[in-house]
Amino acid sequence: MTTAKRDTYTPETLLSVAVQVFIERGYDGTSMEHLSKAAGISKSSIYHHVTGKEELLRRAVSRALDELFGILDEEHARVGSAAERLEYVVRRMVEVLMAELPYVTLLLRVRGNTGTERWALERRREFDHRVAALLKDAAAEGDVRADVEVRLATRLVFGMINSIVEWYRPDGPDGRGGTGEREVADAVARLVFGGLRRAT
Amino acid sequence: MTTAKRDTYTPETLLSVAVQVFIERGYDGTSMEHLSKAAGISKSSIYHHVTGKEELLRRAVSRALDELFGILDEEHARVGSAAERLEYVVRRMVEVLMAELPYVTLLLRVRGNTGTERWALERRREFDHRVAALLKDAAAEGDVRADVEVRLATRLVFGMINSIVEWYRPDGPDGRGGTGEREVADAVARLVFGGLRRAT
DNA sequence: GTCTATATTACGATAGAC
DNA sequence: GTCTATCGTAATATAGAC
Repeated sequence: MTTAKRDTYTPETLLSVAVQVFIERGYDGTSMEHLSKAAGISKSSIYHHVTGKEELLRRAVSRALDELFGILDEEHARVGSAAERLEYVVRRMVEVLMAELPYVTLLLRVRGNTGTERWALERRREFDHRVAALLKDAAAEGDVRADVEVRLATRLVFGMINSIVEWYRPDGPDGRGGTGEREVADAVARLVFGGLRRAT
Repeated sequence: MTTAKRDTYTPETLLSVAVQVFIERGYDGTSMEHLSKAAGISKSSIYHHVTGKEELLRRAVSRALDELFGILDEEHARVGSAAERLEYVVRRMVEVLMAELPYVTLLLRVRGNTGTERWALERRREFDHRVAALLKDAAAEGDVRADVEVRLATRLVFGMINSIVEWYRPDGPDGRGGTGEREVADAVARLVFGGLRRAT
């Protein structure tokens, strides 16, 4: 059970509370009653800030998607060899995932019952395709093994990266940062590109 | 929308219909009304076979857990070097996941709102620890890279394997098998142990 | 084994006072 | 901006006929 937060709410601050509850109980498993208890205000007060449950979901997944697509616009994702750009994007995905953990978590759990959810799924697919294109180029340039299909490899790599939301929890309330952030990014990069086997 | 199935139901056959709907709409997003429509019988008829929604979930995740734990009892998972046993377990996990796709999918999406869900999460953790121990032994025997923490590596490898449920769909209704089954298992084994980088 | 009908509770959302 | 009270709907589950 998430506890209250006090002070007056804005759609933004309310969102951070709602997202936590969505993650704990699942979006469908969360009622407006749950949200009101967690926020410490009544149900009707929530409707003063947002039009309903779905708007909270839309705001959350939009934020995650904006951050992810932003990666592809960064300089290091646009210049250099495809393999270098791919490694940069993989590392940045891990960073964004950890920095925007609750929002990305919610994005990755969306199933498709409502219009907002279907829209989110479509944008996710678009992002996946952009990264798959990068991996395809890296394969064409000979920097990636040819015995695993590009589409399949992309899916598996995404699977590894995205699974971080299942267990990563940032450090306590000591301000910024978080212990394993760099460690996790390094581990993912090592496993994705070098695998488990001991370097020879 | 899943369609009906006809003929008289048993708890077992009803389960296969229910699990499909749970996967499409999410467990919390599925009502008894949804289930009755998909099964082609009334709500009350469902209660004749099972005590309620949660029993269907329990039966589904039990099946998945039994199959997964069964892997650890197989001979190849108990004899040989830790690295060999680990590779065998990884391959078998992929196979079980694809063979029992709907049940494992449901297991991996469980969140923890009900007693059944919390029980399933606990058993999953137990299985994870068993595999982590295998990886730890492989590291001790020097067959696995030492620059990524065992616990972290286990989580990431599980993430890659488990993510298969997000996209894998077996072949059409041409009886047994399914095209990519072997291909997927090979790809996972290659990426997990060798990584993306081109073999030198 | 399956149905229709219904009890009971919980849900999302609104009305209107302060 | 927040509240209490409440509307209409949809949820889980049961009763009892066939």
